[in-house]
Amino acid sequence: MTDRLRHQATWLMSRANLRAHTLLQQAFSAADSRPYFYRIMATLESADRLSQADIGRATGLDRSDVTISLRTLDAQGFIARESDSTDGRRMLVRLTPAGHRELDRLASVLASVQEGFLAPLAPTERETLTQLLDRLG
Amino acid sequence: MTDRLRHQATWLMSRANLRAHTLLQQAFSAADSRPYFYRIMATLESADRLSQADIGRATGLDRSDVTISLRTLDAQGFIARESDSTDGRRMLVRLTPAGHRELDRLASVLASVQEGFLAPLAPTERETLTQLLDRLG
DNA sequence: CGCATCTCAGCGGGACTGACATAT
DNA sequence: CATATGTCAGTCTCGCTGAGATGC
Repeated sequence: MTDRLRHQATWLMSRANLRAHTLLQQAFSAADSRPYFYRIMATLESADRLSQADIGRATGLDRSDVTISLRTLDAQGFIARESDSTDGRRMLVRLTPAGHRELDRLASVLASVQEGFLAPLAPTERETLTQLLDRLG
Repeated sequence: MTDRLRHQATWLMSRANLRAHTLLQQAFSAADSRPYFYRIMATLESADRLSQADIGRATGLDRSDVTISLRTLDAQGFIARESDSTDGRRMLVRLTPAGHRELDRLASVLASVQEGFLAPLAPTERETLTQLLDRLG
């Protein structure tokens, strides 16, 4: 009850979590992108074509935010949309070749940030950490 | 390179991290507070009196955000301010008795949210996770 | 009809920048 | 003088809500 800096003793507000969030924002901002864009494109990579509602469910993003993000990604040429011929409500979204290249670029940026962040841990410790977090997701 | 849902394979964008961030916001919102308030009050608990600049440095908050948060906490009676007689620039901030009670209340809310979040892990696994994260902070 | 999809406007919080007056 | 402090205005992203039009 009387520990110094109480929030550091709680997992949800650990220094590591706060730092991770900030590092993410800065890294994508410096790369002229945003975490939302990466999440969407990484999800699209795993399926040839997805509806916007499916993208939202897979990424955890709100449908309205998917719409806004796709508008920018479309203008940048990273995704393409076409109506679903079997369901007039749906827009089928796919990554363009430029989108695949953009995703590779952002993935390498993210990997280097993560490497710096995890530097204090040995490979086996990183593996342990990853496995524990997987069970919390 | 071709793993499904690439971002799930990266630590910084793990499902657990995304969920933790959302749970935090919702918990404090439901408790009529905000993470900023908790961070500030938990920091104040560890020292009788701190200047606003010191609060910012200890919590990682920007000075301007400390100012805004303290205005609300002051109006709610959770903190009190007085000028530093030895340095006219500084405002010395301290927790009021009501502020201590509010901090206790928020800490219990946070603890229960965290308990639910860490439920999938055994006590020794939680300890391991905490230690690994400490080294990343 | 109910329900799903997409779009749009708007909100509150978090993190940050630049500027300013004041005091050391 | 340069530096530190507190305050204020403004920006951007995130996560979310509510509404509307359209199609199943």
